[in-house]
Amino acid sequence: MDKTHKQQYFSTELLSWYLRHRRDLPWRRSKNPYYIWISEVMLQQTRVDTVIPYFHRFVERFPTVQALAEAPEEDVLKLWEGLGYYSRARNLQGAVREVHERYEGTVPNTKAEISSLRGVGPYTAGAILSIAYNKPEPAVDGNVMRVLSRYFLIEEDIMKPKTRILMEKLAQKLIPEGTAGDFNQALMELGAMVCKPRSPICLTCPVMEHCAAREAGMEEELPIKKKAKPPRPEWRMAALIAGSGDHAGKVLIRQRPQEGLLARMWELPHTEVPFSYKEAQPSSAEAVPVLFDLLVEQLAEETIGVVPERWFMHAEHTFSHIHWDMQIVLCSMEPGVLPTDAGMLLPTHYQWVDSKAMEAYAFPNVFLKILNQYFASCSKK
DNA sequence: AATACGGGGGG
DNA sequence: CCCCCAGTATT
Repeated sequence: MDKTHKQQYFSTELLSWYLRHRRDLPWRRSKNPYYIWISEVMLQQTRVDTVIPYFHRFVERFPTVQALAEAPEEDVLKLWEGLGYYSRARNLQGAVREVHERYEGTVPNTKAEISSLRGVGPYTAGAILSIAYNKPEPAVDGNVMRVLSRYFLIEEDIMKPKTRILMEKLAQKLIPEGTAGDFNQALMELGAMVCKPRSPICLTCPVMEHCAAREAGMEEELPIKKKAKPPRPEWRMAALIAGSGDHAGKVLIRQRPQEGLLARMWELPHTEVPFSYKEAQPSSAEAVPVLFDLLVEQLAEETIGVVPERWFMHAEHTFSHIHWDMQIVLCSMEPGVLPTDAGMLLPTHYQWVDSKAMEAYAFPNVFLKILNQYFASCSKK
């Protein structure tokens, strides 16, 4: 079987399979480029099942380019809460504002224009152009690289940028005339439903017959992928500062810096514990006044005077590149140092919130869990 | 080319 | 516990 025939067989059979087996996903019910765009950004590094509820809420709240362009950034971040990679949300809104102003609200349909938008890389550009506009552009993600590396037995490391370029050239050649949107989705659908990372279901695969990896018995070994570095550990000490007087029943939260990890999200005030405190990192921080002092000093630098009362809980959280091991300590405000009413002298990036008021602030999941547990423990008593 | 950037699901 | 996932921007 010659090369061209093998490619033609692949494209034809795969497309035919997709048209019979495609899942009914929310963003597949419309060709609105704006909705396709939102779904593709949400789907970056994120599973379909995770995205679905977020997608529904997002398009309901921001049904048009104009609606998203005119929304406050905090609202956008709040709807993205828990989805991760929050720069996606800020980049998306920034790019949508550009589309609103420069393109009169119409998502551009050329590769150059769409690729210039913030947060739109090679994959997302190809996905929008092919799915929304049916342009013959490749949309190569992890699924596509897995499928192609197996079917064509490609042993290049898919972590290398060079390999993605190679895959894009191949994927482009495979697109049958006039079917770019369906074909690209077919590739991803096969990767998600059949040609899975582990235990691919080859017996139901529409192109099993000519799959090179299958013929070589290598379907479980491909794609070749260099291992990622393990996340570096960090110890942290967080304060649950309970309000009194006017702020009774509330806790003090803090907004993170404009840039960097979890940018502009809200959190519990906390500080990193240097590894030199090695002996002082027990599962319970009860007997470690030196750690309390560290927290008190750190917050004092931000004009927040606190008195540690008692250990509350332990929390761990893993990002792609950092592992947080965090102790949470119940504190009260130090009387006389700061006014506890009217927010006087409270830095603007600090706020008092109760369970209800939290709805106006976006938190990363790790703090959401701690805060929910805290308010639950309060209401029980 | 390497690193920063979240979070959850599944074997 | 480890691996994986509908990636992009920065350095």
